[in-house]
Amino acid sequence: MSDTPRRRGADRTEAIMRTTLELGQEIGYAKLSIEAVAARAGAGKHTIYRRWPSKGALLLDSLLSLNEAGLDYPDTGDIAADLRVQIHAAVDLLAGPPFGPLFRALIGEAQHEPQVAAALNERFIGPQADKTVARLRAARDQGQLSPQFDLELAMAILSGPLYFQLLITQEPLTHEYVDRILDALFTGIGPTHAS
Amino acid sequence: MSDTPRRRGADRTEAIMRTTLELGQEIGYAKLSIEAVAARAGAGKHTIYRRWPSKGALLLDSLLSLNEAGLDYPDTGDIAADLRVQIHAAVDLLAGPPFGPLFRALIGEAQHEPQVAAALNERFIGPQADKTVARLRAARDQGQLSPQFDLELAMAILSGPLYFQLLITQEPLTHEYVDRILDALFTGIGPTHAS
Amino acid sequence: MSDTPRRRGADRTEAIMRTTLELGQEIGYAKLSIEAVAARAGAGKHTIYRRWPSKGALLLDSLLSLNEAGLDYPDTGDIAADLRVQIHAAVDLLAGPPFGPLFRALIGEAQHEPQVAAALNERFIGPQADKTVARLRAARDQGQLSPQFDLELAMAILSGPLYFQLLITQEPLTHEYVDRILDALFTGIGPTHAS
Amino acid sequence: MSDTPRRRGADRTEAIMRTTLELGQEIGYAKLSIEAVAARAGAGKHTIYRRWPSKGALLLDSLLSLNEAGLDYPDTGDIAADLRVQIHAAVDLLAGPPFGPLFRALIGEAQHEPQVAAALNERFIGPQADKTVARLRAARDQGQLSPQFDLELAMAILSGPLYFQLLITQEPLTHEYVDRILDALFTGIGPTHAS
DNA sequence: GGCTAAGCGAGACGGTACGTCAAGTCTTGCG
DNA sequence: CGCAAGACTTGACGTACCGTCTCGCTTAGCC
Repeated sequence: MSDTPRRRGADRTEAIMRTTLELGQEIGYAKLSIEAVAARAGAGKHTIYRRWPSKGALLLDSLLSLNEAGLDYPDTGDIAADLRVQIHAAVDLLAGPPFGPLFRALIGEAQHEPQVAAALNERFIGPQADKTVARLRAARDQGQLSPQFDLELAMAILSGPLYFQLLITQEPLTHEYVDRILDALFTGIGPTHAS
Repeated sequence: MSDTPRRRGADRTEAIMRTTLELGQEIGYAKLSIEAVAARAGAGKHTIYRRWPSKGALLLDSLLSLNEAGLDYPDTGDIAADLRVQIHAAVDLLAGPPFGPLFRALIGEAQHEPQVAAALNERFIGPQADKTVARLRAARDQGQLSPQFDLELAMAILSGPLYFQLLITQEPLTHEYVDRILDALFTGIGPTHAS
Repeated sequence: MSDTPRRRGADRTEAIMRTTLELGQEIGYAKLSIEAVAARAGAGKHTIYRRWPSKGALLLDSLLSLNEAGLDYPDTGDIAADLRVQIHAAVDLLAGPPFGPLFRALIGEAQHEPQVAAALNERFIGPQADKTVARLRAARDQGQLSPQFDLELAMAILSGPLYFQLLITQEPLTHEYVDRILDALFTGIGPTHAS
Repeated sequence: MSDTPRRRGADRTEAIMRTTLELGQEIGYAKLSIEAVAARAGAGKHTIYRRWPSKGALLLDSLLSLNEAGLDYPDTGDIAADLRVQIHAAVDLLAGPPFGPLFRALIGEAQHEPQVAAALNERFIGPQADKTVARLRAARDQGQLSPQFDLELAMAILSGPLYFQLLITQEPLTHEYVDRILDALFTGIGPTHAS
């Protein structure tokens, strides 16, 4: 019933993550400081440090709070179409604002913070890989994929080119690009054996 | 007449880059400071700022000075074998010390410094891609590759999985892993058409 | 039935003051924090703030609890001897541990906390001055002191040199020093009139 | 020729001390922070820490810069009159703004910073004591003082009561008070021997 | 003897300042 | 005149306490 209630726990956590995303979008992750997040969120610095051990950890949580549901896989029975739909959705998330730029920054951070790298894999990459593998396994059992196809490599082969475009060449990551990659992968590099 | 003569120009440039690599290996790129490089190299900070606009630019130059020759492509006539050899060499460079850790850090830096990203593409990724495409084109003309194979995508498809392993999952990048990826790519994901 | 029963009122007050003295001795008053006292005493910070408005007030109470009886004046009929005895006792208290260092710190605190200064005068300096003046008045009435002797100044003249030694020069405050001061004061600075 | 020249060394030192005195007067020493001095002086914190190891050391230098000449002793041949004049001057300095409040704070600081105490004695108390003793010695040689008078105690006996009033009772330190003290000291406490 | 009100420990919270570090700019004086 | 040396302002770091606050638990005191 107070006019300016001193809120606790989850309230503060949420406000800090929201502010992190706001500031991150406005000034870019590189210039983002915990000091500035605290000031903008009306929080004490200690309140942030109590929750997150590093800027990377804060960003990771903030970012994942944007995608709590995760990316779900459709299963229409046509693996090629389903993969296309799912990867289109992934690309829309990864490449677009606000997720995209901050996600790239987070991967940058993961290069010198092993804990961020581990958490990123465990909480984002891993679950997505699991779903991908599960869907591909079903397709393989139905004969839509080559029986020899190595499911462990699926994530690297399917996602690698996207991350290459996102992180290295930094050219636009479009649906059309995804489609070309998928076509090439389904066909294979070598000449078709049957002729 | 001094015992440590005040050297100029290229001497200073080289000494600073060498020190950057040394310090980068010792304390990690994240903790690398221009201040520390200057102190260790016996150089004034101004001498560094006169040559490089940012830490990323300094690291890029320092790193590329390790691989001035670039990675050359063999051409034995067998594209599958040549690719394998070449990518093994690339992986040996990228994943091993001292290049690996600093290279990963550089890609991290490229996520928030567009100039570093541009220079990285222009001076390292691009040339490698050109060589790869040239070798693949020759192979395609000889019928060793599918005529439909999209050469523009070659670098993303071949390198993407490696960078995914290097940057995202951060698991060891071995020859055996490369071989499995290449096998899968040559075969293609879909079931073989001949049946 | 608890092994560490949650005690109330005076128990807590006493425990907090005892802890204050302990910690003050161990780490020095300057580094003493209410946070640390609370933690060591197993008390909540609020329990301390409920009783004392400031660190100075807490220290004052803690310190005076060491000397609840006060310093009593002997009256043997010989004022010079009685003064000597009494000031020796005062010096033993003021200069020795644990009282001395904390007492000095308290006077330091009194320089920027008027409430501490007032309380210090009211509860420690004042009563001692009253006793001193009363004893001196008796001596004056008995002709042992000059009739012109200004009793109001007695405390300043007798104690001033001691506090000077304690607070300013910070050299040892010994019985021998006190004796020399008393001798000089009884004699006076000027040349003796009788000659 | 620049409009806002970046000044060095002594300029910065002087500006910081001046700001320290200003801020100290405005908000009081207890609330004085190095952060605030730096901000007000337009100086970096490091520039302050480079020069002074602590707040006390900064205040000491700042304060002594107000009284670089020191308090000089007159010598008219009449020691009682000269002492009176000199102590009046000392009291005017010690008790009045801006010196007084900051000087009290400095003595407070000296209670838990031995280095401040040492510097205070060496640079302020000591020189004043030396002058006092020299003047008193001359007077003693001329027969104006008791030959037995212990010159080593002079400073404590003469100044002690003033510091007692300044630091402990914190009542006004007036010329009239000084005069009463001096009268009492010259006379001595005991009854006059001539009777 | 059960109920309520207060005291209490614990510690989260918004703040302020600490003392350190490095960034990037500048000045000085050597060679 | 390029350089090393390093002083300078700026800004962020991560830590320590401040004094206020909320949270449940315990304990007294009053019905």
